[in-house]
Amino acid sequence: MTVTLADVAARAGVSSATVSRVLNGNYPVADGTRTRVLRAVDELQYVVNGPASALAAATSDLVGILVNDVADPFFGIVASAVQSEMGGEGVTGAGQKLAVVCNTGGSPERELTYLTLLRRQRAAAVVLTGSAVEETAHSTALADRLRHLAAGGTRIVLCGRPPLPPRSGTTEQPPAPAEDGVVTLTFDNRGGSHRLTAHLLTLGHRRIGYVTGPADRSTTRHRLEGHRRALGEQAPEALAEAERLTVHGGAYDRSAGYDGALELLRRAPDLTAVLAANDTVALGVCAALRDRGLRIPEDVSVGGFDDLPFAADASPALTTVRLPLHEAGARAGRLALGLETPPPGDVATVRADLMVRASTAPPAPR
Amino acid sequence: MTVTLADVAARAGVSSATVSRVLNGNYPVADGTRTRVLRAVDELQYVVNGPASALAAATSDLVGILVNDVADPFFGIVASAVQSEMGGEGVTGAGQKLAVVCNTGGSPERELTYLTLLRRQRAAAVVLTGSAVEETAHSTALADRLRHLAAGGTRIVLCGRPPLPPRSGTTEQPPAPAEDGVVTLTFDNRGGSHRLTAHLLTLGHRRIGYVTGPADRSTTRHRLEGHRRALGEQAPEALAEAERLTVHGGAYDRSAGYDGALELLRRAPDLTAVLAANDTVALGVCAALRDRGLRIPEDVSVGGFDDLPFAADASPALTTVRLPLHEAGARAGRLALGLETPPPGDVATVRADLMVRASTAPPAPR
DNA sequence: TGGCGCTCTGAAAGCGCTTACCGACACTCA
DNA sequence: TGAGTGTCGGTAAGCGCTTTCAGAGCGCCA
Repeated sequence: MTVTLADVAARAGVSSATVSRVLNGNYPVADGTRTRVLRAVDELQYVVNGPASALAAATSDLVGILVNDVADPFFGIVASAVQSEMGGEGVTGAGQKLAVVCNTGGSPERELTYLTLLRRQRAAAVVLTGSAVEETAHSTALADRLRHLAAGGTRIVLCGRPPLPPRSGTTEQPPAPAEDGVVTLTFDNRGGSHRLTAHLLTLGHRRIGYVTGPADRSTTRHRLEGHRRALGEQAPEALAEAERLTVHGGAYDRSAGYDGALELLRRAPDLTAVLAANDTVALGVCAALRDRGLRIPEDVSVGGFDDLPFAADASPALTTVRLPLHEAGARAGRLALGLETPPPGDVATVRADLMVRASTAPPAPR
Repeated sequence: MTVTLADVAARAGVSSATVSRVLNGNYPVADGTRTRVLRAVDELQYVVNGPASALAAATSDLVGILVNDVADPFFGIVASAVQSEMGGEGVTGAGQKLAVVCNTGGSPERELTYLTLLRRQRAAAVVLTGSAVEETAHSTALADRLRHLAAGGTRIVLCGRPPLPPRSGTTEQPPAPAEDGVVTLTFDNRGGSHRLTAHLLTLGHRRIGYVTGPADRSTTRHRLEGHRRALGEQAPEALAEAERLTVHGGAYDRSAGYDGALELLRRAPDLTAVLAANDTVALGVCAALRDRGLRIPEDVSVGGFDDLPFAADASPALTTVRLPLHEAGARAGRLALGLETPPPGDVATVRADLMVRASTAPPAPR
């Protein structure tokens, strides 16, 4: 029914092995032969049978990208950056990967499910993005699954996630980073957050509210840690209050920011700055402050995180911590394809730079 | 290396045929045997080899979902609804589909590329969402490709798209809907738009601005048609002005709405209502109006389209046309899986209901 | 009790590709 | 000129499943 390799071979007057070699381009083939084969491919409108190819080669063209929330621009940027690296040298030719995004909705179970499904498909690689759930049972289950996948030949790249916890079961293991083929690109959340808070402290702020992301996410914890460390270093007296000035947002969304800011204002009407889990949350914070009649940055400074495209366009333009999402995604894509050599120890930390814009200013004099 | 069917069979003391039958559940197997097999599967942590299975069965577990823009909530809702129908009866068991979303970025070429890639993977089905590009060369190429896929056994569902144009090449064909296995769920864009405009006219509005979506999209045209038809019916005198009061937005985004509204205000400072291509655009329209010091709905009424979640939460709550996205997506998913029988003629129109909320009111008396 | 039908299971033939292995041929170099 | 070397192409053995076909076992009725 459908055209097969053999049909193409017959038409081109060669063996199917030769056709395969032309298509995969990993073996010397005389120019004349190649041309003839390609013409036959074209004339017959041949399209490789992916499953057959995957079965024989023990790996498919699929690359999975796991995201928490497909609607969040953070993931959109990373995912499209990964995809942009997948383009092969033409559609009929082999080597073209199918990058598919799998939306976990932040659910650990769905994450595991997708991983199994991708393993079943013998995916060439999977890129996991976004914050990891901290709950231990899940994270070790996840780590095991990932190592299992890696052992089966699937390349694993963690992008914007903390490195895997050490292998379970072997608790005796020294703190060796376990060369298990899982590559990690982790953002410097602690450092970025530290710099942002330090910036506020330097401006003179002492009462700084913080609306975090979901409490069970690694990212939330890391950003909070950076914040607290900066406080401890530059304003130990403010540290004492930090707990009270921290509100845990239930999600990385606008309304978490809005509600969080209102709650902060209730607890400490005299705060002079608010930091948000990320830019989206920061937007909500700004809205709430404005609704309370506060001006930004004259009355209250606001800081975000991520530097999503809208941060620079917001009014006032948002001071935030820039995460090079596109760059990191592209690198993750190349790593997934094996086009780039993994960093030493298989872990690289991606820098997080402070972007000072209009939403932060010295606190108003009392 | 990895566990195969034969390993499971050996462990359970049966043949691999039996294991396959247990896993696929499409053949009588004695209870005792089934239990033994399932235990073996469990003990060995067996995971089906998807490619092998796909090769033998001539169809894979993959279901593709093509979306214009993964970051647009419209597509997010549809895609997750489709996915929600995919859940099989367990991960190791067969029948669990892998629903993957492919982000075309609205580009016809990428759409075609993804279709080829999905064909290569012998996808079980593909769901295409969102507006179609109207450019003829592409749309017939697309139609051919889709019919090709359908002929190859892949189920095709168009969700929120117009039906395919008639088969190319056979121009002689009578207007028969061509039973080619491509199922379409199309939104009643014309009707919805008609109702919305009629609502404004009934309120007394006569100068109604319109910020459309990208000009080359079917959805844009259909919504505009409904709008014009309502004008023609209830206010022929307003129709004459319609052209001047229409601004073509370059995208379905906020800034298109913002810019569009400013342009409209320039052309007709006395307009009393503005309709937007969709809710996102409407948000931009509202922002622009407010920035010009106009109150909604006292000075200007605003209408959206789609009824995305934020429409009801906006202030003022947005009058809009509700598209049952989740419902349509779920149905598309079932259709893709063959769980639901296609509508007669393979085309169903999904209703679009008017949702009157706070953003529309009678025009201020002169 | 023999024959029939029913339920369950096994043997084996592919599905369409990749790739190890080998042979053919054309050179080059001594 | 014959061995050595390198380039190219064919042969055929799988990859791990699904599924057809046939057969085994068994209860039942006549």
